[in-house]
Amino acid sequence: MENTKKTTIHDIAEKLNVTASTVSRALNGNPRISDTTRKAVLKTARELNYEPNQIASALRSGRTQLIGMLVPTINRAFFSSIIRGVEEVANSLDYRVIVSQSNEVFDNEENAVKAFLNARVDGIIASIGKNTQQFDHYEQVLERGLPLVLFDRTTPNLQTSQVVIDDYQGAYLATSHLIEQGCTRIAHFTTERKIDIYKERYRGYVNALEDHGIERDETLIFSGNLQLEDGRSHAQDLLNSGADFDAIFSASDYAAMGAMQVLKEKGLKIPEDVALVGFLNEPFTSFTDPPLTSVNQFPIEMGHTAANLFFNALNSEKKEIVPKKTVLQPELIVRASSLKKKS
Amino acid sequence: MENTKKTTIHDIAEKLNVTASTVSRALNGNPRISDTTRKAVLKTARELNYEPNQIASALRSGRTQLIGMLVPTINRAFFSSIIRGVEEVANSLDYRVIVSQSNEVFDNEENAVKAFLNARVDGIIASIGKNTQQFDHYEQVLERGLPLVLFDRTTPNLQTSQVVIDDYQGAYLATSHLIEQGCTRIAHFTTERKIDIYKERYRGYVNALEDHGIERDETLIFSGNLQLEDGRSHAQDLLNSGADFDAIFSASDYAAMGAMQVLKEKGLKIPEDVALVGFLNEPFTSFTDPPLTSVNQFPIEMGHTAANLFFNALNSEKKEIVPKKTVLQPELIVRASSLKKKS
DNA sequence: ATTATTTATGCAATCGATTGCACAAACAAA
DNA sequence: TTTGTTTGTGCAATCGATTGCATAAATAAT
Repeated sequence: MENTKKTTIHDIAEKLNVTASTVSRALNGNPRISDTTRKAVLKTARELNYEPNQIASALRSGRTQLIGMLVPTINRAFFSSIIRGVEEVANSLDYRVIVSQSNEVFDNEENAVKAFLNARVDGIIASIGKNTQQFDHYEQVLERGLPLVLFDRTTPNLQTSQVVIDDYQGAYLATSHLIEQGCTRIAHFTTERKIDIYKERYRGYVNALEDHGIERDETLIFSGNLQLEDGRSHAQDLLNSGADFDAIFSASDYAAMGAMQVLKEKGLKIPEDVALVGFLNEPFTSFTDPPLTSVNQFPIEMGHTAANLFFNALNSEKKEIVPKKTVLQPELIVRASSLKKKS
Repeated sequence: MENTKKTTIHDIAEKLNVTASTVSRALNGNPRISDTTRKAVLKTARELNYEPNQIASALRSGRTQLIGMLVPTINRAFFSSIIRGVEEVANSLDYRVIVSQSNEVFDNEENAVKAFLNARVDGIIASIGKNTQQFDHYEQVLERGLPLVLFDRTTPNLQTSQVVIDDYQGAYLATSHLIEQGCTRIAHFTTERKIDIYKERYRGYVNALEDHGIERDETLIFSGNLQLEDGRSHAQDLLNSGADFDAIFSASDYAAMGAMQVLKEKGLKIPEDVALVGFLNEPFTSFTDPPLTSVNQFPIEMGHTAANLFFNALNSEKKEIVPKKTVLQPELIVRASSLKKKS
């Protein structure tokens, strides 16, 4: 402990001949403290370079001003932007954000939540792992009366606030846009995964077709992991099958990108021969050639919303935690990859 | 407090008719505790579902197991990957990472560091803001005897460990590669900013030219903010100037991308007419057409290294904190944008 | 058998701030 | 003047775990 001895409320108290209680109250704006005393305390605190020890405060008050934030992968634009959004709101309210990543591994997810609880966070904001089927660790959070907000990857199994974007609407917009551009044979890349968001995108695709009187063709629907390679192989399969198609709506930008590569390699023109739309508005979409039309999910705003829901829950009477589900509206970002009609 | 009452070491102690001290020691593997007692404690702890209260522990021991991590921008691939790297090491050692972003604003940086100190983090890993000229807030960290590790954006003004990549070497590799591809009139996009990393890249560029007997031409050097738009306008200027050039080495991928757009718009072929190399290996570089050659800085590994330096400092005798500077070697990722010679 | 040493545990203070309850002083009401 | 309120502080317990020092019991050394 060769650190310069930190000043505590006791030092301030001693100097002013009052007790630590008084100092504590003065610093916290308790109305029972006289103006004179309050000012003296604040002045002395400044003079002594006092900095509150949040750990001591946390132990006694039970509030750490920490939010545990769990994401599958920190270094993916979508998630890092959400973290950014949460951090912005949290910081402005003097809360700090602890981040952990699950890497889609259930054990990691469970451990992270436990670690958060041990660190005595005031609550958790999380996106559920792809393979998570069991939610005991989250139940524990709720049982302790802590706010829990789920974003993007949510589950109906937990009675808690969540924020998602309207994947159905995003897919509907994307598909409708392609139809408006004159496409009628629209392929779709999706995944088998049992995650709602992909089901919703699929539903939006199908409904848009139906609403425009276009029959769904199962041979145009491909299921995989939605990575670049999947997009490439789906495109290959499409071409090999000899199927008639004039557009692809991919539930992921990466798969769309894979398709773009293959199509270009085969000498096909985008969007003239095949129009392309992706999903997520990854940063790279504006840099492809042609730039890729995609669906923006406003991740930073999603982070803001998640944080707001969190603080709502935190400040509400514990008795009546009314789980609130917020659905954000996505936006179709139209770029050259889907613009057949030059307007 | 309707939360299920958490079990404490006192509950365990009571049940076993020992004291809390014994329980604490047993849980912490203190050798002065008998095997019998230790086992009984561990068993009871499990039965009662005991979870240590890290806040209480932190208050007493002075160790919070928290690392404060400060980055300019969370949602940029380079930084989020570094966060990821740090998080991986930290988590494996049972430490948690609190992230804050400065957005390159000095006040934010200062406040974040103060907030970290108030939260009593065990140390800080940070990248300095572009405009930061004053380092008092970091000095405070060192004065308190806390480990401070700087990464990427560092400063010689602080006596502390740092990890950077060899920007000089990266630029040297990039420029040499262009020369090997037969380029002799290589433009360079850089910035006026007083940050070492860009100076180093500039130096690498110049030295590579010299070493290959190519004279530097000031009319081929452009300075700006290295964003997409800067790249575009530099490229425009290059073309308008009528200067003779057959390659561009940009100190940033974004500016390189801007140049690629403009060059393609003007009907120039890449790499045949102009070869292009960027810097940072942004995720989008593999998706451009042609894919952009760039310099990989291994951000995740940089995160690992930063974390390792951090724990070294944390575990070393406070007396002898030997600041250590680690220089990582970058790698040139050769893609089509610079491959004139098809090998 | 006596003393010295080791082993295992307890005692009580401590980390620094918060907070319910008590209470003196000052002021208002009767 | 007496009683009732309000105002401003103090007292002391508390949050839960850690740790230096003391000590009883068990074992080893003489």
